[in-house]
Amino acid sequence: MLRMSSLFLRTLREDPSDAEVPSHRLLVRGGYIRRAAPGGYTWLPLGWIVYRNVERIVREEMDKAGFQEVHFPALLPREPYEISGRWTDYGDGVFRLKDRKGNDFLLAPTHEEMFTLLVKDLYSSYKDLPLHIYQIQTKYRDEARPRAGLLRTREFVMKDSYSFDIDDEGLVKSYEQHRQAYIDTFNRLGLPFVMVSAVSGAMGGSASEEFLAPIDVGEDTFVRCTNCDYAANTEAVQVRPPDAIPLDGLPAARVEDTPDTPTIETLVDVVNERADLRHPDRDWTAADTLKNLVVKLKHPDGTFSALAIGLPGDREVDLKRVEAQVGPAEVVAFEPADFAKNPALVKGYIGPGALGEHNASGIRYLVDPRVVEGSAWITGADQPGRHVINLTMGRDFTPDGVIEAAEIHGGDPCPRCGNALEIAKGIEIGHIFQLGRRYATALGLTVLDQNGKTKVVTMGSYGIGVSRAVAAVAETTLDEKGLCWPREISPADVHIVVTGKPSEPTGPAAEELALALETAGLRVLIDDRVGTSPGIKFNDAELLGVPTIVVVGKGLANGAIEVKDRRTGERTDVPVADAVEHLVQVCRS
RNA sequence: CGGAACGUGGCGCAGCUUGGUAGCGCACCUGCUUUGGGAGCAGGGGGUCGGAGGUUCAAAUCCUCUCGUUCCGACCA
Repeated sequence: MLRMSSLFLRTLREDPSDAEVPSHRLLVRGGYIRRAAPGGYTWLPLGWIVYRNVERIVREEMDKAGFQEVHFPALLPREPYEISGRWTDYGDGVFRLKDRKGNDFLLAPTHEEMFTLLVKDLYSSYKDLPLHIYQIQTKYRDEARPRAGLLRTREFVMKDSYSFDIDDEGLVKSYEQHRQAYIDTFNRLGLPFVMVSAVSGAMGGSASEEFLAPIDVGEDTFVRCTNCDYAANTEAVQVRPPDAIPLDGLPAARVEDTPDTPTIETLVDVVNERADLRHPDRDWTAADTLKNLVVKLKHPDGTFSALAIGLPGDREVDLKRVEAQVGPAEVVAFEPADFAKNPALVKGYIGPGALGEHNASGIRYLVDPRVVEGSAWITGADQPGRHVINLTMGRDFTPDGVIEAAEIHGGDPCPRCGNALEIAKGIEIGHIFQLGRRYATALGLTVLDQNGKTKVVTMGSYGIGVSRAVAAVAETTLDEKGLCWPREISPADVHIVVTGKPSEPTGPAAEELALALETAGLRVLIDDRVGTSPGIKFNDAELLGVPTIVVVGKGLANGAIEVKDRRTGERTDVPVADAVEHLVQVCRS
């Protein structure tokens, strides 16, 4: 039994000044967590109970799916990560340290390498596959900016699992199994979620999906179709290209003087105003222009390369989308000094004429998928003060490839069905990947198949942020009064509030009730503080968020207690004699 | 990593402009009263003013650096 009189917690009347998002504010105010380090939190007794409940649910669902739990160290040597290339690829994101002999170690940001090596260590036959193993482990990432309490920390707990299969069909099946296990887990946690197509980032691999809890404080932006069930992280949206246009009979490209057109808007105004430049049938819009910009890619080994991106002028570049495709390279600004080194680039008037690996600049040129063969554009003529009109893709220029770089707008057509997309924010609570053979190849994980031939194992990796899930559950359930836990996660089933003077019989009656409830198998938190005013107790009960609040007070004179539902606020007077039975029913339903 | 703001008992804040005994509310301790929506009175304990260096007779206050926090951007399973 938890007793407020002796519980190690102190609720705060005011919000801590460093807490912005609601879950962070309320978890601190309710005495669930305390900040201990930049991006590190201490769990207090109530918080630890909640955390363990979440962890238990995750573990039970993994076990139910037939996955086996193992446990690795978090402190690992450099070598496996060196072999996989991630010692470098992870860059500043990983905590590195040296032992007394000067050997490199890291605090694991994730464990693909170690799982791969462990399986290599023990297994060598196709008969041993498929295999699913997982762990619930502390991970370390040196985040540039930890924020939002438990939502982004530098030390956090993740449930990570890995599947090992002999072939691609097996991988797909393993992936589906995990997908279903995740659906079950998040449903049981009471977390609303959206499954979105994602990109793999530093993990490598092909297919991947994220589980996002849709809330505004989330850091991930995703789109979903207002008509069909398409949903994707904005980074992963693949724009459906329009049909190619036959080149025959399209107007010829012509270079024109267009002074004083530093922006897309001024350019569009000029071509619409001048009779000789007007479109025969309609006004030109920004979408008719082709905007070209050059960025530098910083590769993990420290080298740079230039990349030119062409996209319709009504779109901005979404750097996250670019980086999702060029990773692990980072995108950095193309500086004046870089322009100086490449005279083919005329700042403000860069056009496809100079771009591309086989043209004057020699810079790799990738374009938006909307730039299809036969599409005609107003774009830079690679000369100061001049643009070219009707420059036609496939006839006048040929880019080196396609890139999804343009930002996605609400209302854009769904790639699947063409209806409008809407944009929303979410917290990433899970991510599943079909990794494929990247790690197995790098680390030499092979088995013999039916024919005695060596085959590289194919892998999947799957993660749930356990400590983050605590915040996500808090975030999706709280209200203006405080936290509001789902019963299975709550630190208790019932929160008994005792009111009245110490001389009144409410105290002993509440104690008796608490004991009876525990005997009946319920988890009880009793506010047995003496001399604390009722208002404080009521407010604390609402702040702490136990789903059922029982008040033993005034009503006792009439032989009744009050049962309050934390979420709905609904109150019921229940005769003391029926209290246990009633509450057991409430808590078991 | 760029831009901005802020670091003063456990929490929320004032004091800094104009250098001179470190203050308020909540929380905490003692006593009395009070007990259904953040009680009252009286008394009390607790802070090297984030850290380091500098200027000065004297620094919470002025200067420099540094660490941390928050917001915006960048980054990020």
